Amino acid sequence: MGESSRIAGQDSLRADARRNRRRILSAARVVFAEHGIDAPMATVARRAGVGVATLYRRFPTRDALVRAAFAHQMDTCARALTEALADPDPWQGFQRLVETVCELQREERGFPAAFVAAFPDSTREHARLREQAERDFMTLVRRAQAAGALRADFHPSDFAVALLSHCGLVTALPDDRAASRRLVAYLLQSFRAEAAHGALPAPSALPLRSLPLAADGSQGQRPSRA
Amino acid sequence: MGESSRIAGQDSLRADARRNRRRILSAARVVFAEHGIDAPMATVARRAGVGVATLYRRFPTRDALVRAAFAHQMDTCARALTEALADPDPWQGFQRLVETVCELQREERGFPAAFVAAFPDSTREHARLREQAERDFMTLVRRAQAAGALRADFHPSDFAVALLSHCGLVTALPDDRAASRRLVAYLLQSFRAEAAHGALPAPSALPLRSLPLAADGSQGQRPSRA
DNA sequence: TGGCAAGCGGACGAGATCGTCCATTTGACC
DNA sequence: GGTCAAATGGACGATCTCGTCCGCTTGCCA
Repeated sequence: MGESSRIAGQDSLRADARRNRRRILSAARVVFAEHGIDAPMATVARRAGVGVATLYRRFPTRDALVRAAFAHQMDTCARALTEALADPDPWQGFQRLVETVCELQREERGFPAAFVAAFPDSTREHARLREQAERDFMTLVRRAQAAGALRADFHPSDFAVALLSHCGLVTALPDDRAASRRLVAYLLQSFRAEAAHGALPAPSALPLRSLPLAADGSQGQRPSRA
Repeated sequence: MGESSRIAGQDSLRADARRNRRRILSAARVVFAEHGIDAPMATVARRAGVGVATLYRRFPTRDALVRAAFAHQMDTCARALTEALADPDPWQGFQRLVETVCELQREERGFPAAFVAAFPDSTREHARLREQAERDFMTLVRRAQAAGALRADFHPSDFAVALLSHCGLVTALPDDRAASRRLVAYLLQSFRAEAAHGALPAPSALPLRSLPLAADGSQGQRPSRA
């Protein structure tokens, strides 16, 4: 990504350290899925077969661990937006975008909690990516509306409303895939132009920035001994 | 309610104890709203101006406190169902029911967390009430469908899906009333018969029993020294 | 193969929360 | 006013989690 200023990526780690790092991430996904995102760090360490110190050295904060553990999922979300924009049928693209993100929330235990967790925008570069993602999404919405498929009174924040409410549902019912699919189907139907009957209440002012729709590339690494 | 077997309701408390009990409940609502349902018990006690021992004597577990603190809201939910059933227009009743419960979730901070919290069905009487509530709701659904207002493929579990997803939304965005109203509007539109376009995925098998739609009357009281 | 810096893990002190115990206070009733 | 059980509140020990410190180990490179 042309970001050569980052110091000491995981490539420069010693072989055993790199192995442990992968173990930790794998363990974190399992533990976070099982006990929630607030599970004790020591549990993750034990599961990974490493000491707590090793865990803390690699991921100084819980946030860093969570980000790194679900980085792949976050990237999938970001990629889904790019793919949606590339779809010649904008409604198809929109629909696939919603379905992809929701499927990820549904299938990847622990990811929903990470999805709603507030991560500070660490880098200016990342903030830029988020703004770009927001613009991309607005373009997608405008196209789908112009095509007469997405209802005219759909507001970009409705996307956040859909994802956050779905997130809440799968958090409450982690095993109920039918419920999740059902909600997604209802929401997508209600977003279609022909579903518009009467006026909706005013849209939310919620910015989309908080959603993980931009690849962030942060891996929880940090130079040793600042 | 013809339930004379319960021992020592709050009426038999000494005057100071009754006063403290009210203070605790009031403090609990404030603290739970502010810091979530997992706020330290000591915080509630301090806010109420009582010692922790007093709090624990009245409400031996956190669940008991939560139940009692939001008993009024739970009852409002239960009453909403009764009123919905009494409405001559079943769709109107259904719509009002959804809106009432969601408004409660939206406006009463801390209630959403209590809404999804799992409380054991302590009494057989209460289990009976829940089953009755479930039957009532199914009657409402059937009537609204027969009237041609509610879509034929609406499944009772979709009600739980709606409430739980809305609950998740207001938990994620406690201050964003517009988002909450927007979701409710979308969901209600998609439940209308004329919104049905194409088949929905299979409904969830989730029982409605877990939702607080039956008045439970439990007040967190218990006879001292079993 | 030997040196050494990177890496490791367990112990540990700090801080938070839980739920109980008990000496003291206070309201209700005579 | 006097009696006494109900009620009170703060102290306390137990438990849990955090994040760091430090002596030992090990992979890497010459």
